[in-house]
Amino acid sequence: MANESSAAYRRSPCPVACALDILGDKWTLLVVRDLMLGRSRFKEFMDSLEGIPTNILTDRLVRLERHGAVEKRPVPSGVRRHTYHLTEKGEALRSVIRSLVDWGLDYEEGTEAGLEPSV
Amino acid sequence: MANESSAAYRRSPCPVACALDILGDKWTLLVVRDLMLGRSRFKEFMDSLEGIPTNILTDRLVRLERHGAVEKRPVPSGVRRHTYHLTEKGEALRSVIRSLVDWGLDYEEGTEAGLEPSV
DNA sequence: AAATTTGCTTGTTTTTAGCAAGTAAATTAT
DNA sequence: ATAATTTACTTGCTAAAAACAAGCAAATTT
Repeated sequence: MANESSAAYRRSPCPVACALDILGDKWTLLVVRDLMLGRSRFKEFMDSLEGIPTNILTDRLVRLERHGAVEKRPVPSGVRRHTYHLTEKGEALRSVIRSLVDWGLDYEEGTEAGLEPSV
Repeated sequence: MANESSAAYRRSPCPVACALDILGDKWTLLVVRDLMLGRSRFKEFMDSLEGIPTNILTDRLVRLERHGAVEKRPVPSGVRRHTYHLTEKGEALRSVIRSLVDWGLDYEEGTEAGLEPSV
């Protein structure tokens, strides 16, 4: 999967446009949501209800890391596994997620929060 | 351009997932931003710095209308022109846009608010 | 009345998403 | 200890969406 030129491409200096250059798709913010719920392993993201495809998940984790919103930590034992965590920049997205939760709950029927450690 | 089956397709009952089914792409929230800045005509959206393609703009306006976030008003004179406006549901996205503005300003260098009637 | 602008539609190309299968290391079960 | 399973991915293919370009008719401006 090609990246969008790896250098920081930017459509305009608008902070919204810029945020959407990073976050603007169907999956990225769901991965962020999962990270906020304390999930940290590849499999845990996979197991979310929405069923993200593996290659998309890989791509999004790489992109979030590249943009400094996610940190990839190796699991001590020196093995291949790692865990993913939000950086301060990633944590700062909490209010975005919260607004989306509120909007969804208020205007889309049949949605329910049910996200254990409240986002 | 095909629509995603017109019936309310939903990946999961999560309000975030549901919100992203509607808003999760590079352009939709920029159109919402423009509407919040008081822009209401096709040309005005076109003139935004990001340069949205005409067919994408048409599609996003239709989708937002279909989801009840935008209202299309005919201009009195009975002519073909109309203006687009946020409904209450669309207005409720203001906090989402605001969070994105804040995040962009805080973490993406070179972004500037400069959006006249403050979003 | 001619030229330009507005608000689109249509077609084509390019990019991205999504699905399915495969793989090697690590873990668990026997 | 060995086999089966699970985890964490990669690769290849197909389908969908975005992007680009052109065209066009109604409305507005010159």
